[in-house]
Amino acid sequence: MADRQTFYISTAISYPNGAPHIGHAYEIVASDAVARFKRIDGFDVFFLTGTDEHGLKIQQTADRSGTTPKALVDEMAAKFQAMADRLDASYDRFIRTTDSDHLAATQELWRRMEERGDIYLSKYSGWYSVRDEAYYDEAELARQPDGSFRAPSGTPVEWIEEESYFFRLSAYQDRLLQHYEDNPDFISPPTRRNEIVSFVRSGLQDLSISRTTFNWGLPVPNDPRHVMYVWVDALTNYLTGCGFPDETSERWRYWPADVHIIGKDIVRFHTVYWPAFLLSAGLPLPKRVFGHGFLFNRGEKMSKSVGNVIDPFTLADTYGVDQLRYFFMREVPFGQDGNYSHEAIVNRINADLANDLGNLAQRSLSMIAKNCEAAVPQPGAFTQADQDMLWLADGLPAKARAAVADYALHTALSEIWAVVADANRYFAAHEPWKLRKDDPVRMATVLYVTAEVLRAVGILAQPFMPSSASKLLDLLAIAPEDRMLVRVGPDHRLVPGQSLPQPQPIFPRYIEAEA
RNA sequence: GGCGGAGUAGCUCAGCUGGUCAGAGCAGAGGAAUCAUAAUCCUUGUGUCGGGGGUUCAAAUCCCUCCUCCGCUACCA
Repeated sequence: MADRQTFYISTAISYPNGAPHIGHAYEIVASDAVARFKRIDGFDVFFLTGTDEHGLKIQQTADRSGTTPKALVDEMAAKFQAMADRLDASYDRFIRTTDSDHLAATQELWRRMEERGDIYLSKYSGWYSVRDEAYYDEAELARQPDGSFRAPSGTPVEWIEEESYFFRLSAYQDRLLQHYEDNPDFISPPTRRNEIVSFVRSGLQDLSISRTTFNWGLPVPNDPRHVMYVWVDALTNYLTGCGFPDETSERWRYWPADVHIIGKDIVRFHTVYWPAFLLSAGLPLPKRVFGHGFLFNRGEKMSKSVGNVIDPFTLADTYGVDQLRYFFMREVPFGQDGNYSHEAIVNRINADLANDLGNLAQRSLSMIAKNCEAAVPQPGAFTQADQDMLWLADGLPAKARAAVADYALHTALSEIWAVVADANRYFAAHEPWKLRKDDPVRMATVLYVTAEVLRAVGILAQPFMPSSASKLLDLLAIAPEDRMLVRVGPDHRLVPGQSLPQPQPIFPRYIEAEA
Protein backbone atom coordinates (compact mmCIF):
# COMPACT_ATOMS: atom_id res chain seq x y z
CA MET A 1 0.00 0.00 0.00
CA ALA A 2 2.67 2.46 0.99
CA ASP A 3 4.63 1.70 -2.13
CA ARG A 4 1.87 2.46 -4.54
CA GLN A 5 2.31 5.49 -6.69
CA THR A 6 0.07 8.34 -5.61
CA PHE A 7 -2.27 10.25 -7.86
CA TYR A 8 -3.89 13.44 -6.69
CA ILE A 9 -6.68 14.93 -8.79
CA SER A 10 -8.94 17.85 -7.97
CA THR A 11 -11.88 19.63 -9.48
CA ALA A 12 -12.28 23.35 -9.09
CA ILE A 13 -14.28 24.21 -6.01
CA SER A 14 -17.67 25.58 -6.95
CA TYR A 15 -18.92 28.99 -5.94
CA PRO A 16 -22.27 28.13 -4.38
CA ASN A 17 -23.97 31.39 -5.15
CA GLY A 18 -26.51 29.51 -7.23
CA ALA A 19 -27.66 25.96 -7.74
CA PRO A 20 -25.29 23.43 -9.32
CA HIS A 21 -25.65 23.24 -13.08
CA ILE A 22 -24.57 21.00 -15.89
CA GLY A 23 -21.10 22.54 -16.00
CA HIS A 24 -20.43 21.48 -12.44
CA ALA A 25 -21.78 18.04 -13.24
CA TYR A 26 -19.59 17.72 -16.30
CA GLU A 27 -16.42 18.65 -14.49
CA ILE A 28 -16.90 16.35 -11.56
CA VAL A 29 -17.93 13.40 -13.72
CA ALA A 30 -14.87 13.71 -15.91
CA SER A 31 -12.59 14.10 -12.91
CA ASP A 32 -14.21 11.13 -11.26
CA ALA A 33 -13.63 8.98 -14.32
CA VAL A 34 -9.94 9.79 -14.22
CA ALA A 35 -9.78 9.13 -10.49
CA ARG A 36 -11.50 5.78 -10.91
CA PHE A 37 -9.34 4.88 -13.85
CA LYS A 38 -6.21 5.51 -11.84
CA ARG A 39 -7.57 3.44 -8.98
CA ILE A 40 -8.19 0.39 -11.12
CA ASP A 41 -4.77 0.99 -12.61
CA GLY A 42 -3.28 0.48 -9.17
CA PHE A 43 -2.63 4.04 -8.07
CA ASP A 44 -3.12 5.37 -4.56
CA VAL A 45 -5.62 8.07 -5.51
CA PHE A 46 -6.74 11.19 -3.73
CA PHE A 47 -9.70 12.93 -5.33
CA LEU A 48 -10.72 16.32 -4.00
CA THR A 49 -13.76 18.44 -4.75
CA GLY A 50 -15.79 20.99 -2.83
CA THR A 51 -17.09 24.53 -2.57
CA ASP A 52 -15.57 28.01 -2.42
CA GLU A 53 -17.77 29.77 0.07
CA HIS A 54 -16.43 33.22 0.85
CA GLY A 55 -16.70 36.56 -0.85
CA LEU A 56 -18.85 39.55 -1.39
CA LYS A 57 -21.44 37.88 -3.54
CA ILE A 58 -22.26 35.24 -1.00
CA GLN A 59 -22.58 37.93 1.62
CA GLN A 60 -24.90 39.93 -0.60
CA THR A 61 -27.01 36.95 -1.53
CA ALA A 62 -27.36 36.09 2.12
CA ASP A 63 -28.33 39.68 2.93
CA ARG A 64 -30.95 39.69 0.22
CA SER A 65 -32.40 36.41 1.39
CA GLY A 66 -32.48 37.58 4.96
CA THR A 67 -30.14 34.88 6.12
CA THR A 68 -26.53 34.66 7.20
CA PRO A 69 -23.66 33.78 4.89
CA LYS A 70 -22.93 30.67 6.91
CA ALA A 71 -26.50 29.45 6.79
CA LEU A 72 -26.57 30.13 3.08
CA VAL A 73 -23.40 28.24 2.27
CA ASP A 74 -24.37 25.37 4.52
CA GLU A 75 -27.51 24.95 2.48
CA MET A 76 -25.82 25.41 -0.87
CA ALA A 77 -22.80 23.25 -0.15
CA ALA A 78 -25.17 20.44 0.75
CA LYS A 79 -26.68 20.71 -2.73
CA PHE A 80 -23.33 20.54 -4.41
CA GLN A 81 -22.32 17.58 -2.37
CA ALA A 82 -25.63 15.90 -3.09
CA MET A 83 -24.99 16.38 -6.78
CA ALA A 84 -21.55 14.82 -6.48
CA ASP A 85 -23.11 11.87 -4.69
CA ARG A 86 -25.94 11.59 -7.18
CA LEU A 87 -23.44 11.41 -10.01
CA ASP A 88 -21.48 8.68 -8.25
CA ALA A 89 -18.41 10.86 -7.78
CA SER A 90 -15.90 8.95 -5.69
CA TYR A 91 -14.31 11.96 -4.03
CA ASP A 92 -12.12 11.35 -1.02
CA ARG A 93 -12.91 14.66 0.55
CA PHE A 94 -15.53 17.31 -0.07
CA ILE A 95 -13.72 20.42 1.04
CA ARG A 96 -15.40 23.66 2.03
CA THR A 97 -13.43 26.85 2.39
CA THR A 98 -15.33 27.42 5.61
CA ASP A 99 -13.80 24.25 7.05
CA SER A 100 -11.66 25.09 10.06
CA ASP A 101 -8.50 23.46 8.75
CA HIS A 102 -8.72 25.63 5.67
CA LEU A 103 -8.26 28.76 7.74
CA ALA A 104 -5.07 27.37 9.19
CA ALA A 105 -3.77 26.33 5.79
CA THR A 106 -4.56 29.63 4.13
CA GLN A 107 -3.06 31.74 6.87
CA GLU A 108 0.07 29.61 6.79
CA LEU A 109 0.40 30.06 3.05
CA TRP A 110 -0.01 33.80 3.55
CA ARG A 111 2.66 33.84 6.24
CA ARG A 112 5.10 32.02 4.03
CA MET A 113 4.55 34.40 1.15
CA GLU A 114 4.91 37.30 3.56
CA GLU A 115 8.09 35.83 4.97
CA ARG A 116 9.43 35.65 1.45
CA GLY A 117 8.80 39.38 1.14
CA ASP A 118 6.15 38.94 -1.52
CA ILE A 119 3.30 40.63 0.33
CA TYR A 120 3.11 44.35 0.98
CA LEU A 121 0.45 46.81 2.06
CA SER A 122 -0.58 49.47 -0.40
CA LYS A 123 -3.63 51.05 -1.91
CA TYR A 124 -5.86 49.43 -4.45
CA SER A 125 -7.45 52.04 -6.60
CA GLY A 126 -9.52 52.14 -9.71
CA TRP A 127 -12.74 53.07 -11.38
CA TYR A 128 -15.48 51.26 -9.58
CA SER A 129 -19.07 50.81 -10.57
CA VAL A 130 -21.21 50.31 -7.51
CA ARG A 131 -24.02 48.93 -9.59
CA ASP A 132 -21.82 46.39 -11.39
CA GLU A 133 -19.76 45.68 -8.27
CA ALA A 134 -16.72 45.74 -10.48
CA TYR A 135 -13.63 47.70 -11.24
CA TYR A 136 -12.90 48.85 -14.77
CA ASP A 137 -9.78 49.81 -16.58
CA GLU A 138 -9.65 53.42 -17.71
CA ALA A 139 -9.42 52.28 -21.32
CA GLU A 140 -12.77 50.56 -21.03
CA LEU A 141 -14.59 53.66 -19.90
CA ALA A 142 -16.61 56.03 -22.01
CA ARG A 143 -16.36 59.75 -21.30
CA GLN A 144 -19.66 61.54 -20.92
CA PRO A 145 -20.39 65.07 -22.16
CA ASP A 146 -20.26 66.32 -18.58
CA GLY A 147 -16.77 64.92 -18.13
CA SER A 148 -17.73 61.96 -15.99
CA PHE A 149 -17.06 58.35 -16.96
CA ARG A 150 -19.33 55.43 -17.61
CA ALA A 151 -18.58 51.73 -17.50
CA PRO A 152 -19.08 49.62 -20.65
CA SER A 153 -22.36 48.57 -19.10
CA GLY A 154 -23.42 52.21 -19.03
CA THR A 155 -23.35 52.50 -15.26
CA PRO A 156 -21.60 55.39 -13.54
CA VAL A 157 -18.17 54.76 -12.06
CA GLU A 158 -16.26 56.53 -9.33
CA TRP A 159 -12.60 56.58 -8.37
CA ILE A 160 -12.09 54.40 -5.32
CA GLU A 161 -9.01 53.90 -3.21
CA GLU A 162 -8.88 51.08 -0.78
CA GLU A 163 -6.11 49.80 1.41
CA SER A 164 -5.09 46.36 0.29
CA TYR A 165 -2.34 43.83 0.59
CA PHE A 166 -0.60 43.00 -2.64
CA PHE A 167 1.22 39.94 -3.82
CA ARG A 168 4.37 40.60 -5.80
CA LEU A 169 3.21 38.69 -8.86
CA SER A 170 5.37 40.87 -11.09
CA ALA A 171 8.46 39.26 -9.62
CA TYR A 172 7.45 35.84 -10.94
CA GLN A 173 7.13 36.48 -14.64
CA ASP A 174 10.45 34.93 -15.62
CA ARG A 175 10.16 31.98 -13.29
CA LEU A 176 6.70 31.20 -14.58
CA LEU A 177 7.79 31.39 -18.20
CA GLN A 178 10.72 29.17 -17.38
CA HIS A 179 8.41 26.69 -15.75
CA TYR A 180 6.09 26.61 -18.77
CA GLU A 181 9.14 26.07 -20.91
CA ASP A 182 10.52 23.25 -18.78
CA ASN A 183 7.14 21.58 -18.29
CA PRO A 184 5.29 21.63 -21.59
CA ASP A 185 2.38 19.69 -20.11
CA PHE A 186 1.88 22.02 -17.18
CA ILE A 187 -0.94 23.78 -19.01
CA SER A 188 -3.29 21.69 -21.11
CA PRO A 189 -4.67 21.60 -23.68
CA PRO A 190 -2.03 23.41 -25.76
CA THR A 191 -4.35 26.18 -26.87
CA ARG A 192 -4.73 27.25 -23.24
CA ARG A 193 -0.99 27.07 -22.82
CA ASN A 194 -0.45 29.44 -25.72
CA GLU A 195 -2.85 31.92 -24.23
CA ILE A 196 -1.20 31.88 -20.85
CA VAL A 197 2.33 32.12 -22.18
CA SER A 198 1.28 35.07 -24.25
CA PHE A 199 -0.43 36.65 -21.29
CA VAL A 200 2.54 36.25 -18.97
CA ARG A 201 4.97 37.47 -21.62
CA SER A 202 3.00 40.67 -21.87
CA GLY A 203 3.93 41.45 -18.30
CA LEU A 204 2.47 40.87 -14.86
CA GLN A 205 1.18 43.35 -12.36
CA ASP A 206 1.07 42.79 -8.66
CA LEU A 207 -2.12 41.31 -7.37
CA SER A 208 -4.47 42.74 -4.81
CA ILE A 209 -5.12 39.93 -2.36
CA SER A 210 -7.14 41.45 0.45
CA ARG A 211 -10.26 43.51 1.00
CA THR A 212 -11.58 45.70 3.74
CA THR A 213 -14.99 46.39 2.23
CA PHE A 214 -16.62 43.19 3.39
CA ASN A 215 -15.87 40.65 6.05
CA TRP A 216 -17.20 37.32 4.81
CA GLY A 217 -13.80 35.80 4.33
CA LEU A 218 -10.72 34.54 6.06
CA PRO A 219 -8.89 37.15 8.12
CA VAL A 220 -5.41 38.18 7.15
CA PRO A 221 -2.92 37.03 9.79
CA ASN A 222 -2.24 39.84 12.23
CA ASP A 223 -4.52 42.26 10.45
CA PRO A 224 -8.15 41.27 10.93
CA ARG A 225 -9.37 44.45 9.26
CA HIS A 226 -8.61 42.64 6.02
CA VAL A 227 -10.03 39.44 4.64
CA MET A 228 -8.06 37.46 2.10
CA TYR A 229 -9.44 38.03 -1.32
CA VAL A 230 -10.57 35.31 -3.64
CA TRP A 231 -7.63 33.42 -4.99
CA VAL A 232 -5.41 33.09 -1.98
CA ASP A 233 -8.39 31.67 -0.19
CA ALA A 234 -9.84 29.53 -2.97
CA LEU A 235 -6.73 28.03 -4.54
CA THR A 236 -5.29 27.03 -1.20
CA ASN A 237 -8.01 24.43 -0.85
CA TYR A 238 -5.82 22.11 -2.89
CA LEU A 239 -3.23 22.26 -0.12
CA THR A 240 -5.71 22.09 2.71
CA GLY A 241 -7.13 18.94 1.20
CA CYS A 242 -3.94 17.04 1.80
CA GLY A 243 -3.19 18.27 5.24
CA PHE A 244 -1.14 21.42 4.73
CA PRO A 245 0.64 22.77 6.70
CA ASP A 246 0.95 19.53 8.63
CA GLU A 247 3.56 17.74 6.61
CA THR A 248 3.21 14.73 8.85
CA SER A 249 -0.40 14.33 7.73
CA GLU A 250 -1.04 11.00 6.11
CA ARG A 251 -2.44 12.90 3.15
CA TRP A 252 0.55 15.15 2.64
CA ARG A 253 2.10 12.42 0.51
CA TYR A 254 -0.31 13.38 -2.27
CA TRP A 255 1.14 16.84 -2.77
CA PRO A 256 1.98 18.10 -5.35
CA ALA A 257 -1.25 17.42 -7.19
CA ASP A 258 -0.98 15.43 -10.39
CA VAL A 259 -3.70 17.47 -12.00
CA HIS A 260 -6.17 20.22 -11.32
CA ILE A 261 -9.21 19.78 -13.55
CA ILE A 262 -10.82 23.17 -14.10
CA GLY A 263 -12.96 25.10 -16.57
CA LYS A 264 -11.16 27.01 -19.28
CA ASP A 265 -12.38 30.28 -17.77
CA ILE A 266 -10.16 29.99 -14.72
CA VAL A 267 -7.01 28.69 -16.35
CA ARG A 268 -5.12 31.87 -15.63
CA PHE A 269 -5.70 31.76 -11.93
CA HIS A 270 -4.48 28.18 -11.80
CA THR A 271 -1.49 28.58 -14.06
CA VAL A 272 -0.25 32.05 -13.14
CA TYR A 273 -1.38 33.07 -9.69
CA TRP A 274 -1.36 29.64 -8.14
CA PRO A 275 2.13 28.56 -9.18
CA ALA A 276 3.42 32.00 -8.21
CA PHE A 277 1.93 31.63 -4.73
CA LEU A 278 3.48 28.21 -4.39
CA LEU A 279 6.87 29.32 -5.62
CA SER A 280 6.74 32.12 -3.12
CA ALA A 281 5.82 29.76 -0.31
CA GLY A 282 8.52 27.32 -1.34
CA LEU A 283 6.11 24.53 -2.17
CA PRO A 284 6.20 22.15 -5.13
CA LEU A 285 3.95 23.00 -8.06
CA PRO A 286 1.10 20.85 -9.35
CA LYS A 287 2.19 18.78 -12.29
CA ARG A 288 -0.59 19.73 -14.57
CA VAL A 289 -3.59 22.00 -14.97
CA PHE A 290 -6.21 20.90 -17.43
CA GLY A 291 -8.80 23.39 -18.64
CA HIS A 292 -11.85 21.67 -20.04
CA GLY A 293 -14.41 23.24 -22.36
CA PHE A 294 -18.01 24.10 -21.81
CA LEU A 295 -21.19 22.28 -22.68
CA PHE A 296 -23.79 24.24 -24.53
CA ASN A 297 -27.45 23.53 -24.94
CA ARG A 298 -27.83 23.23 -28.71
CA GLY A 299 -25.06 25.73 -29.21
CA GLU A 300 -26.48 28.26 -26.81
CA LYS A 301 -24.92 29.14 -23.55
CA MET A 302 -27.13 28.27 -20.66
CA SER A 303 -28.86 31.21 -19.15
CA LYS A 304 -31.86 31.75 -16.99
CA SER A 305 -33.34 34.27 -19.40
CA VAL A 306 -33.20 31.86 -22.34
CA GLY A 307 -34.76 29.27 -20.09
CA ASN A 308 -32.40 26.48 -21.06
CA VAL A 309 -30.83 25.87 -17.68
CA ILE A 310 -30.82 22.19 -16.98
CA ASP A 311 -30.71 20.75 -13.51
CA PRO A 312 -28.20 17.89 -13.23
CA PHE A 313 -30.50 16.00 -10.89
CA THR A 314 -33.24 16.09 -13.51
CA LEU A 315 -30.82 14.83 -16.14
CA ALA A 316 -29.75 11.98 -13.93
CA ASP A 317 -33.36 11.08 -13.22
CA THR A 318 -34.32 11.26 -16.87
CA TYR A 319 -31.47 9.37 -18.48
CA GLY A 320 -29.76 7.53 -15.66
CA VAL A 321 -26.49 8.44 -13.98
CA ASP A 322 -24.26 6.12 -15.99
CA GLN A 323 -25.93 7.09 -19.23
CA LEU A 324 -25.39 10.75 -18.47
CA ARG A 325 -21.77 10.15 -17.50
CA TYR A 326 -21.17 8.20 -20.68
CA PHE A 327 -22.68 10.92 -22.79
CA PHE A 328 -20.61 13.66 -21.17
CA MET A 329 -17.39 11.85 -21.75
CA ARG A 330 -18.05 10.22 -25.10
CA GLU A 331 -19.78 13.01 -26.95
CA VAL A 332 -17.35 15.85 -26.60
CA PRO A 333 -13.57 15.82 -26.81
CA PHE A 334 -12.43 16.72 -23.32
CA GLY A 335 -10.87 20.15 -23.51
CA GLN A 336 -13.09 21.39 -26.30
CA ASP A 337 -16.50 22.95 -26.09
CA GLY A 338 -19.42 20.72 -26.96
CA ASN A 339 -23.14 20.58 -27.27
CA TYR A 340 -25.79 18.52 -25.67
CA SER A 341 -29.37 17.95 -26.60
CA HIS A 342 -32.02 15.45 -25.76
CA GLU A 343 -31.65 13.85 -29.21
CA ALA A 344 -27.90 13.50 -28.87
CA ILE A 345 -28.15 11.92 -25.44
CA VAL A 346 -30.85 9.48 -26.52
CA ASN A 347 -28.84 8.55 -29.56
CA ARG A 348 -25.80 7.67 -27.47
CA ILE A 349 -27.86 5.74 -24.97
CA ASN A 350 -29.61 3.66 -27.59
CA ALA A 351 -26.86 3.24 -30.17
CA ASP A 352 -23.76 2.80 -28.03
CA LEU A 353 -25.12 1.46 -24.78
CA ALA A 354 -28.33 -0.45 -25.48
CA ASN A 355 -27.66 -1.66 -29.01
CA ASP A 356 -23.92 -2.14 -29.17
CA LEU A 357 -22.85 -3.16 -25.70
CA GLY A 358 -26.08 -4.04 -23.93
CA ASN A 359 -27.34 -6.21 -26.71
CA LEU A 360 -23.99 -7.90 -27.24
CA ALA A 361 -23.96 -8.88 -23.59
CA GLN A 362 -27.53 -10.04 -23.69
CA ARG A 363 -27.27 -12.10 -26.88
CA SER A 364 -24.07 -13.85 -25.84
CA LEU A 365 -24.84 -14.37 -22.18
CA SER A 366 -28.31 -15.66 -22.82
CA MET A 367 -26.90 -18.22 -25.25
CA ILE A 368 -24.45 -19.27 -22.57
CA ALA A 369 -27.25 -19.52 -20.05
CA LYS A 370 -29.35 -21.67 -22.36
CA ASN A 371 -26.71 -23.78 -24.03
CA CYS A 372 -23.75 -24.00 -21.69
CA GLU A 373 -25.44 -24.94 -18.45
CA ALA A 374 -25.22 -21.36 -17.21
CA ALA A 375 -21.48 -21.55 -16.79
CA VAL A 376 -18.43 -20.16 -18.52
CA PRO A 377 -18.13 -22.39 -21.60
CA GLN A 378 -15.17 -24.65 -22.21
CA PRO A 379 -13.54 -23.33 -25.37
CA GLY A 380 -11.88 -25.52 -28.00
CA ALA A 381 -8.69 -24.50 -29.78
CA PHE A 382 -8.65 -20.86 -30.77
CA THR A 383 -8.67 -20.05 -34.46
CA GLN A 384 -6.85 -17.05 -35.85
CA ALA A 385 -10.13 -15.12 -35.76
CA ASP A 386 -10.61 -15.97 -32.08
CA GLN A 387 -7.07 -14.99 -31.29
CA ASP A 388 -7.40 -11.71 -33.16
CA MET A 389 -10.56 -10.86 -31.29
CA LEU A 390 -8.94 -11.59 -27.94
CA TRP A 391 -5.88 -9.54 -28.80
CA LEU A 392 -8.04 -6.56 -29.55
CA ALA A 393 -9.64 -6.80 -26.11
CA ASP A 394 -6.31 -7.49 -24.44
CA GLY A 395 -4.89 -4.34 -25.99
CA LEU A 396 -7.47 -2.07 -24.42
CA PRO A 397 -5.69 -1.23 -21.15
CA ALA A 398 -2.66 0.13 -22.99
CA LYS A 399 -4.77 2.18 -25.35
CA ALA A 400 -6.96 3.51 -22.58
CA ARG A 401 -3.96 4.37 -20.43
CA ALA A 402 -2.46 6.37 -23.24
CA ALA A 403 -5.70 8.23 -23.82
CA VAL A 404 -6.34 8.94 -20.15
CA ALA A 405 -2.76 10.13 -19.69
CA ASP A 406 -3.70 12.91 -22.10
CA TYR A 407 -7.13 13.37 -20.57
CA ALA A 408 -8.60 12.28 -23.89
CA LEU A 409 -11.53 10.55 -22.23
CA HIS A 410 -13.55 10.53 -25.43
CA THR A 411 -10.69 8.71 -27.12
CA ALA A 412 -10.56 6.10 -24.39
CA LEU A 413 -14.26 5.42 -24.80
CA SER A 414 -13.93 5.41 -28.54
CA GLU A 415 -11.24 2.72 -28.31
CA ILE A 416 -13.35 0.61 -26.00
CA TRP A 417 -16.41 0.86 -28.18
CA ALA A 418 -14.41 0.04 -31.27
CA VAL A 419 -13.75 -3.33 -29.65
CA VAL A 420 -17.43 -3.69 -28.82
CA ALA A 421 -18.20 -3.14 -32.50
CA ASP A 422 -15.55 -5.69 -33.44
CA ALA A 423 -17.12 -8.15 -31.05
CA ASN A 424 -20.54 -7.69 -32.65
CA ARG A 425 -18.97 -8.35 -36.05
CA TYR A 426 -17.13 -11.35 -34.68
CA PHE A 427 -20.30 -12.72 -33.16
CA ALA A 428 -22.33 -12.21 -36.30
CA ALA A 429 -19.61 -13.66 -38.52
CA HIS A 430 -19.34 -16.89 -36.52
CA GLU A 431 -23.04 -17.37 -35.99
CA PRO A 432 -22.90 -19.37 -32.77
CA TRP A 433 -26.66 -19.95 -33.01
CA LYS A 434 -26.01 -22.06 -36.10
CA LEU A 435 -23.12 -23.90 -34.47
CA ARG A 436 -25.34 -25.00 -31.65
CA LYS A 437 -26.30 -28.23 -33.42
CA ASP A 438 -23.49 -29.08 -35.78
CA ASP A 439 -20.46 -27.88 -33.81
CA PRO A 440 -21.10 -27.30 -30.10
CA VAL A 441 -17.40 -27.05 -29.29
CA ARG A 442 -16.99 -24.30 -31.82
CA MET A 443 -20.08 -22.59 -30.43
CA ALA A 444 -18.65 -22.76 -26.94
CA THR A 445 -15.42 -21.25 -28.21
CA VAL A 446 -17.16 -18.32 -29.87
CA LEU A 447 -19.21 -17.70 -26.76
CA TYR A 448 -16.14 -17.94 -24.57
CA VAL A 449 -14.23 -15.44 -26.66
CA THR A 450 -17.19 -13.08 -26.61
CA ALA A 451 -17.47 -13.36 -22.86
CA GLU A 452 -13.76 -12.62 -22.55
CA VAL A 453 -14.23 -9.47 -24.60
CA LEU A 454 -17.10 -8.49 -22.32
CA ARG A 455 -14.87 -9.03 -19.31
CA ALA A 456 -12.27 -6.65 -20.71
CA VAL A 457 -14.87 -4.11 -21.74
CA GLY A 458 -16.55 -4.33 -18.35
CA ILE A 459 -13.29 -3.69 -16.54
CA LEU A 460 -12.41 -0.79 -18.81
CA ALA A 461 -15.88 0.74 -18.55
CA GLN A 462 -15.85 0.92 -14.75
CA PRO A 463 -14.37 4.42 -14.44
CA PHE A 464 -16.95 5.83 -16.81
CA MET A 465 -20.05 3.95 -15.79
CA PRO A 466 -19.38 2.48 -12.37
CA SER A 467 -22.66 0.82 -11.60
CA SER A 468 -23.44 -0.54 -15.07
CA ALA A 469 -19.94 -1.88 -15.52
CA SER A 470 -20.23 -3.48 -12.14
CA LYS A 471 -23.45 -5.21 -13.20
CA LEU A 472 -21.79 -6.49 -16.34
CA LEU A 473 -18.89 -7.90 -14.35
CA ASP A 474 -21.36 -9.44 -11.92
CA LEU A 475 -22.97 -11.27 -14.83
CA LEU A 476 -19.56 -12.71 -15.62
CA ALA A 477 -19.01 -13.67 -11.97
CA ILE A 478 -15.85 -11.57 -11.76
CA ALA A 479 -14.71 -11.19 -8.17
CA PRO A 480 -14.16 -7.64 -6.90
CA GLU A 481 -10.42 -8.12 -6.65
CA ASP A 482 -10.30 -9.26 -10.27
CA ARG A 483 -11.61 -6.00 -11.65
CA MET A 484 -8.31 -4.16 -11.91
CA LEU A 485 -6.82 -3.21 -15.24
CA VAL A 486 -3.99 -5.69 -14.87
CA ARG A 487 -6.46 -8.55 -14.89
CA VAL A 488 -7.28 -7.87 -18.53
CA GLY A 489 -5.42 -10.18 -20.85
CA PRO A 490 -4.33 -13.78 -21.30
CA ASP A 491 -3.04 -14.36 -17.78
CA HIS A 492 -6.41 -14.07 -16.10
CA ARG A 493 -8.93 -15.46 -18.54
CA LEU A 494 -12.40 -16.54 -17.52
CA VAL A 495 -12.34 -19.95 -15.94
CA PRO A 496 -14.42 -22.51 -17.87
CA GLY A 497 -17.06 -24.11 -15.71
CA GLN A 498 -17.48 -21.10 -13.45
CA SER A 499 -21.21 -20.82 -12.96
CA LEU A 500 -22.87 -17.62 -14.05
CA PRO A 501 -25.97 -15.82 -12.83
CA GLN A 502 -29.08 -15.44 -14.93
CA PRO A 503 -28.32 -12.68 -17.47
CA GLN A 504 -30.13 -9.41 -16.98
CA PRO A 505 -30.35 -6.48 -19.39
CA ILE A 506 -27.88 -3.80 -18.36
CA PHE A 507 -28.59 -0.87 -20.62
CA PRO A 508 -32.28 -0.34 -21.33
CA ARG A 509 -33.24 1.53 -24.46
CA TYR A 510 -34.49 5.03 -23.92
CA ILE A 511 -38.09 5.04 -25.08
CA GLU A 512 -39.58 8.42 -25.82
CA ALA A 513 -42.52 9.10 -23.54
CA GLU A 514 -45.82 9.51 -25.36
CA ALA A 515 -46.41 13.18 -25.97
C1' G B 1 -5.19 46.38 -32.72
C1' G B 2 -1.79 42.29 -30.66
C1' C B 3 -1.15 36.96 -29.80
C1' G B 4 -3.20 32.10 -30.68
C1' G B 5 -6.60 28.42 -32.73
C1' A B 6 -10.01 26.63 -36.45
C1' G B 7 -12.35 26.19 -41.44
C1' U B 8 -12.20 18.15 -44.44
C1' A B 9 -18.85 14.07 -46.64
C1' G B 10 -26.02 16.21 -44.22
C1' C B 11 -24.07 16.28 -38.71
C1' U B 12 -19.70 15.60 -35.18
C1' C B 13 -14.95 15.13 -36.25
C1' A B 14 -9.66 11.77 -37.35
C1' G B 15 -5.88 12.84 -40.57
C1' C B 16 1.71 13.93 -36.28
C1' U B 17 7.29 15.69 -38.61
C1' G B 18 4.49 16.20 -47.16
C1' G B 19 3.94 10.37 -51.22
C1' U B 20 -2.74 3.83 -49.79
C1' C B 21 -4.87 10.96 -46.77
C1' A B 22 -9.43 11.47 -49.24
C1' G B 23 -11.21 8.71 -43.84
C1' A B 24 -14.37 7.23 -39.01
C1' G B 25 -18.87 7.51 -36.33
C1' C B 26 -23.87 9.17 -36.66
C1' A B 27 -27.93 10.23 -39.96
C1' G B 28 -29.98 8.42 -45.06
C1' A B 29 -30.68 4.23 -48.90
C1' G B 30 -30.63 -1.10 -50.22
C1' G B 31 -29.88 -6.12 -48.65
C1' A B 32 -28.89 -10.48 -45.11
C1' A B 33 -29.78 -12.91 -40.73
C1' U B 34 -32.97 -14.19 -36.47
C1' C B 35 -28.81 -15.85 -30.94
C1' A B 36 -30.39 -10.94 -28.83
C1' U B 37 -32.91 -5.08 -25.60
C1' A B 38 -37.28 -4.66 -33.42
C1' A B 39 -30.99 -5.20 -31.28
C1' U B 40 -26.98 -7.18 -35.17
C1' C B 41 -24.25 -7.88 -39.86
C1' C B 42 -23.20 -6.55 -45.14
C1' U B 43 -23.31 -2.93 -49.23
C1' U B 44 -23.69 2.26 -50.42
C1' G B 45 -20.51 8.93 -50.33
C1' U B 46 -18.81 12.21 -57.87
C1' G B 47 -16.71 15.61 -50.83
C1' U B 48 -13.12 21.82 -55.51
C1' C B 49 -10.02 18.79 -47.91
C1' G B 50 -12.56 27.86 -46.86
C1' G B 51 -10.67 31.07 -51.79
C1' G B 52 -6.24 32.32 -54.61
C1' G B 53 -0.99 31.95 -55.47
C1' G B 54 3.75 29.46 -54.57
C1' U B 55 7.60 25.44 -53.25
C1' U B 56 8.02 20.14 -54.84
C1' C B 57 8.53 14.49 -58.92
C1' A B 58 4.39 14.68 -55.12
C1' A B 59 0.36 19.00 -50.48
C1' A B 60 -5.74 18.96 -46.28
C1' U B 61 -0.47 18.00 -44.92
C1' C B 62 5.07 23.34 -46.12
C1' C B 63 5.25 29.01 -47.56
C1' C B 64 2.47 33.70 -48.93
C1' U B 65 -2.12 36.13 -49.26
C1' C B 66 -7.41 36.81 -48.77
C1' C B 67 -12.27 35.45 -46.46
C1' U B 68 -15.06 33.52 -42.21
C1' C B 69 -15.49 31.83 -37.16
C1' C B 70 -13.56 31.30 -32.22
C1' G B 71 -10.29 32.01 -27.76
C1' C B 72 -7.00 35.22 -24.83
C1' U B 73 -5.64 40.36 -24.13
C1' A B 74 -5.51 40.82 -15.38
C1' C B 75 -7.82 41.27 -10.17
C1' C B 76 -15.75 37.88 -11.77
C1' A B 77 -16.17 33.50 -9.00
